[in-house]
Amino acid sequence: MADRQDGARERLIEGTRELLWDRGYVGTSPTAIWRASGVGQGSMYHHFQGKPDLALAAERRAAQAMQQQVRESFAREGSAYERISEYLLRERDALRGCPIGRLIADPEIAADERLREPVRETFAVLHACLTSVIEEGKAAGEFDAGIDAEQTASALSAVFQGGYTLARAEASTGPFEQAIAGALALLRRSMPASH
Amino acid sequence: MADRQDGARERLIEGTRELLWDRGYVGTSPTAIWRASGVGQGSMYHHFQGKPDLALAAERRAAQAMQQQVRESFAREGSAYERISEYLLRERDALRGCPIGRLIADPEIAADERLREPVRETFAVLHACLTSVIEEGKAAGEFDAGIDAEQTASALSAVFQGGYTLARAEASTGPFEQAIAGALALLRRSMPASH
DNA sequence: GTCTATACGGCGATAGAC
DNA sequence: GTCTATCGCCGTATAGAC
Repeated sequence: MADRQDGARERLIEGTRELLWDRGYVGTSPTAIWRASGVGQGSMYHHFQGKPDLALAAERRAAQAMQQQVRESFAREGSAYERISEYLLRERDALRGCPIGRLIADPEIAADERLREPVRETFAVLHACLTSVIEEGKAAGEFDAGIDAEQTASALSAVFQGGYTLARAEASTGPFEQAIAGALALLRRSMPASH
Repeated sequence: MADRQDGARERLIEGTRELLWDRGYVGTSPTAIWRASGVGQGSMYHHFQGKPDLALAAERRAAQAMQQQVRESFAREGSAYERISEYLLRERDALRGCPIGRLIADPEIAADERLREPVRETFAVLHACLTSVIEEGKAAGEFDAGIDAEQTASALSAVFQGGYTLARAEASTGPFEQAIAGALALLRRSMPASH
């Protein structure tokens, strides 16, 4: 990857990432970006062509980060259930929302193939990791053979994203934690008593 | 409620509701509202004080509609599981997102007590309905006594909201349907064989 | 109630100097 | 590479006539 040769470019990506996370694409102005990044306007337009270009770079950065976290959690030691719960219970700022999931609420991101791609890819990675760990669990007799790995993976991903929504609506992390706990409790019911 | 005496006011509320649903609060301009509503600008500012006022009226309208749908589904005949699945499988435009859940992604709505309230209230109603139907199911022996009604209700609400996110990311309703199906499948595993 | 006119700041970008 | 100046348009109203 590109080394830290370029301070301004780097700071712009990080600044954009933070703003997109909190305010979304429509809510983020180029002016806010260079101010938040501590960079001059001219400098910003030297490094990036404009707002979509900035957003794409920031999205790719955020997508990389989340995909790495996902892979880390699922690469750990432990039973299938342990790895799943490790990921779901990982420390998070539930009130801030998901840095990736937040983006797709914006129509300008949803409608643009290029801007949507990092989001799509990240959820695909999460879904693939969940599916394969559930399959492993089934093969090991940890989960009932009757559960559908793909469907269950989708349900778990969704609980996760939806948890953020519920938490923000209550202005409390409680609903997020409760939703995760509920999902894990349901999942445990697909485990034979021996586990 | 107020009758259809006031065409302009009514059309403004509906227009705002549509725009908020698709574009969120930051993405919705007063100009877009009066244009979409087929109303003059002066007329709009006669009926409403400004953007927050318009948004609040539209949010309340949307909240009423969703709460009514929720209550309808859970008031039906049928077992607890049937009523839950009736609601979850109800016809929806998954790619458009939830008209209520969409709002809370916006920082200006999340940060404003008044604008957040209709969202909070609506999810509270959904959660209460789910919780009580699960309790009924437990009492009737339909669900295992071991499941926590509140947690499970949170998990189901979250699957729902998260399903929209996943669907938009893929630009397909598939992930939404798969997540719902996965959640219902897990729920069925908390039902004794007799049901 | 509805209309048109006006205002001021911010958005998103370009130009050209240094 | 970075800076300042400038641009045209839009967002979010307010004012006052009809």
